[in-house]
Amino acid sequence: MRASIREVARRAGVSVGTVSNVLNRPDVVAEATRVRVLTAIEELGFVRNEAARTLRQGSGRTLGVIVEDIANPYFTDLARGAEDASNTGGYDLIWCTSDGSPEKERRRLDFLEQQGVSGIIITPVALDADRVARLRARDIRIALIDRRMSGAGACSVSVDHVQGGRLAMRHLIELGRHDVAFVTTEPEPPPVRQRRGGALRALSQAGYGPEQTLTIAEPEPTSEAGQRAARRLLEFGTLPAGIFCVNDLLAIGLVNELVRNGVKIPQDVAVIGYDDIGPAATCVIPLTTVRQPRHELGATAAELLLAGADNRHVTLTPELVVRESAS
Amino acid sequence: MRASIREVARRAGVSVGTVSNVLNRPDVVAEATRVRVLTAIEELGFVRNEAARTLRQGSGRTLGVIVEDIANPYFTDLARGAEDASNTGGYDLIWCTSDGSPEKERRRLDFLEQQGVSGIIITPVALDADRVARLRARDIRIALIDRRMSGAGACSVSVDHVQGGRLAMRHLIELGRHDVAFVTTEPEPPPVRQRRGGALRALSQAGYGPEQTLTIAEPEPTSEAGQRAARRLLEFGTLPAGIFCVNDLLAIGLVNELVRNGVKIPQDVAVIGYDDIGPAATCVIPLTTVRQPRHELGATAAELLLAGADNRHVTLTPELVVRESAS
DNA sequence: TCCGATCCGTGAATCGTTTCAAGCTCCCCA
DNA sequence: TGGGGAGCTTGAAACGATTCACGGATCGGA
Repeated sequence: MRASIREVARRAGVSVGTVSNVLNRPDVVAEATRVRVLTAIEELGFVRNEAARTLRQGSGRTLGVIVEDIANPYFTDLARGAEDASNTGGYDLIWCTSDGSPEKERRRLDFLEQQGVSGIIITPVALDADRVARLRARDIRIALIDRRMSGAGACSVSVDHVQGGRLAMRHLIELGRHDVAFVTTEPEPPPVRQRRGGALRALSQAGYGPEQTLTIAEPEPTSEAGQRAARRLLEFGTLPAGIFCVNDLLAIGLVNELVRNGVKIPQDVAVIGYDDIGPAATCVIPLTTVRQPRHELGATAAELLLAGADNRHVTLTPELVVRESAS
Repeated sequence: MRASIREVARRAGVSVGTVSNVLNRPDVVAEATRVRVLTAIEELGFVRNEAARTLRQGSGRTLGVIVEDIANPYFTDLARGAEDASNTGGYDLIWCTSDGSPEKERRRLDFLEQQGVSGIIITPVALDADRVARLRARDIRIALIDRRMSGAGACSVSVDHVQGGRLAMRHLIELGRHDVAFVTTEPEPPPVRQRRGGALRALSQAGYGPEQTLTIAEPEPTSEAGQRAARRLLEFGTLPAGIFCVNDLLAIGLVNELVRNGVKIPQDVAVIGYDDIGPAATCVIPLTTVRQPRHELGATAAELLLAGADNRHVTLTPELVVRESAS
């Protein structure tokens, strides 16, 4: 039903090997022959069967990415960066979601392994060194986002979260808002802990002790959780002078709920987020935040995989973006 | 490097055919043999090579979905519905984005065709009957979202947008807000035109002519565009009593910008959106909107594909969700 | 005229799985 | 005792692209 390389060969009056050469190493084929073959391909509407190619070659022209939450623009930007870099390198990218579930993560890894991808970019949930080693043994390269793993052969790309947290907190301190609340998640993944760590360090370097800070933890980093956090803060009676949310979704939900309750931002309380996702700029009170180079994060990961690197680590730098919510 | 069915067979002391049977028709294999084979699989960490399976079978255990904009929650919910239904049916789903570009759409279709998927779910941008026919000739089934195409063999699933538009407008009329502005896109894809058509019909049925309405068109249905639309409305000097945005992202951007300029919603102006994406419930002024059964939309499409249907059409029903922005 | 080099094209072997006709054992029943 | 199922297993032939050792043609130079 679908035309194979054999029919193309017959139509062009050449052997299958020659058709394959036209497809893969056009330079070794004589001009006239090449044209004939290309014409036949065109006429038959021939499309290469990737399954056959992958079977023969051991692995395909494909990378995979597994992100935690497709509803968070942070991850979609990341994946898009990976996709752009893959395409540039002549590869395609398969998107998958783990939804933060170890079980789903495992299933997606199985899927990508079965598909014969040649590399996987992942924001790991429960991935351990054993599984990485197994994948590496099957010649599937791994690039971790925001998580290091030594010795297993994986590459990784992270952002300097300690520095990011410090940038955010310094800004609040400069505004005279050292009486601060943190809105974070529980459990707290390593990158988030680092952000808060950097912020606390900035506080103590400025001479303020951690006893003056308040921490509110929600189970998920979503805007619904931000809303809930705002309500909890309002119940306390007195608001802190500044609030540092460990991501923008939390911050946006929180700001919306505060505004709805008549709180003036940034006059009554300054709010700062983290990520600089698209909506941060268009919400009611444009959000001061720490930009992560998300696109570059994904692109770098893909480039490491395409370059066949092992055990390489790259760190990118975050950047403060000042808007209305803390200024 | 990676264990093949042959090594499993050797280790278990059976033939490759038997291993394949254990994998695909466990019931025909004797208990003892099956256990032996499963043990060998376990010990070797055997993972099925999908490329070989796909090659042999002609098409794989995989469906593909191509959506327009991965940053719009509408599409991610849709894709998730498709994924859930696929998994339930024992299939995996490959996510792709066309970004609304005909060129990218073509490339993604090529990709999925090469991968040997057995069906494709798509919100079409430039897909025409020819391409559908070609895919069908290769035994790849197609399910269109929100677009009908007759005769080419494609299935489709839509929501009754005329009805949705009518629901929205009737609600505004009941609130006494028949002096209305539409915020839409230019060009206007068919589903959007239908929404506006339904709304206009509701207006005229209530005795109000279209000459009383104002239409603002933006190139894209994003929250940035909604912001711009709000600014254009504010420049007019007088606001209409109601605003109907053809999707929630537009509505959210518009509401934010209006609120920032001191406009009271819903007192000064009632705003209604369309889609009921997640953020609609958590934004500053919770949004009255028309809910589309997005998850069901994607799931139904996947189910049609898995059932091997051709030329089938399913229509789902939208639902009014009343929140603060128009009440 | 002959040799070697260069340029192109050939065709069979290969990748790992599924499929299916055929064979092998056992056991039951006539 | 033999015939015939039933129940399991086997082994070889596909699927379609890539690879590579090999061979034929052509050309320049001696």
